Amino acid sequence: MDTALKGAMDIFWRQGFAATNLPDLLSAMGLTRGSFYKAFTDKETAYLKALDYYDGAIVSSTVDTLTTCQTETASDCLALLFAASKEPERGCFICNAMVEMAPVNIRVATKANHMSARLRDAIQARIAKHHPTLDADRAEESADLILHLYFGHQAMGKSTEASGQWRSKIAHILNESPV
Amino acid sequence: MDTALKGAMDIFWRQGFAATNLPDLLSAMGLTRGSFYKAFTDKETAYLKALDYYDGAIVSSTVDTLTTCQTETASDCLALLFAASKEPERGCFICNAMVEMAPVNIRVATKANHMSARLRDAIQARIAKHHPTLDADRAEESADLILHLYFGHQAMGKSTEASGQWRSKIAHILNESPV
DNA sequence: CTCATTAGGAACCAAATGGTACAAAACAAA
DNA sequence: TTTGTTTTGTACCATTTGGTTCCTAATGAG
Repeated sequence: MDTALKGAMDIFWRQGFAATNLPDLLSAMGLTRGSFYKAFTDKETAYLKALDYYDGAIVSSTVDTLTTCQTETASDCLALLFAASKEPERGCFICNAMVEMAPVNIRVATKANHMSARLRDAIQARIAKHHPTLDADRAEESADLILHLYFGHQAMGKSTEASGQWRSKIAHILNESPV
Repeated sequence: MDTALKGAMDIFWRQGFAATNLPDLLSAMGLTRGSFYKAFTDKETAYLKALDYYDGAIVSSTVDTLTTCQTETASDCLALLFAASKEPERGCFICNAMVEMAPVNIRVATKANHMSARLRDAIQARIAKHHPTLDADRAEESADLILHLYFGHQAMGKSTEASGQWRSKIAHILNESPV
């Protein structure tokens, strides 16, 4: 069941909802039609479950990294969000879902917003940790800015090779001294 | 022909490629199958032409605004990129195309990159105009940053109501004094 | 007007779509 | 082993898909 969900996440993440047909989905999940429809009702439900799986696996792991990483500055840590991915053309599932599905499926929008908020909170906490004198509003503003940058980065990374130098850019936004 | 292209742009912009079926597309373009296939070969070609139309209409108009607007600071002008749209759920066609199509269609990727570059150039030129002493590398870096923010903004705007205060955020990035 | 060319529209097509029905098989309880 | 229940695989279904054909209606040149 868990491996089936992981398979669903993988293929929806790569191909999106509309471009993934049932045969694709079934083989990615390792299920046949009978057991798929018994367990997941329909394609849309499987997509929503795949988003939940992404939340529990990928988002949680990212939040964990942002929370626990040992770096000298906030920007050193936050730059990890922009580190080269081994499969940049799949981008970020949250971003993909926001673009393709959120406008026409409120449940997708809700989940995407929830995951976005988790990322923003983790970013903000990391900023606050290194800048304890900064007031919360400013930290939240900066976190929101970096979150927007992150999604822009993920979107553009699907079309072109990613540009670098993110650490110093983030440092500048946070008024940290660039090395 | 022009109005047909505009119709194609509108529906692909709103719905994306895969989620737009032929009946949808034909009625948006005001054509029947016969004349559609005569003029556009197939759905993919129509999509590519719709991207070109977007380039000539929307991107050009945006570039024009960035080039000619009369503002005191660069951030005042660039904040226009983030102004509330009357249909935020359709986002930006470039961003939509990058996310949905670019990884699986190199011609879409090329067009998206070309339009992105036009926007980036216009942003950079606007920055340079207000900061003549800034060296070109720094101006390009800032322009790239703002372009990433723009796409992130467009992606997130499809899922949730846009957050405001962009002028001051851009001002901060450009080291312009926030009012 | 005549004729050639083009554009438009509707019927049609094979293939693919998401989803269901149902029988066989695996499993658990007794 | 027998029974009842759940899971799995497959054949099937109506509908929709993108695309083609072909006939008719305009259109324009002479």
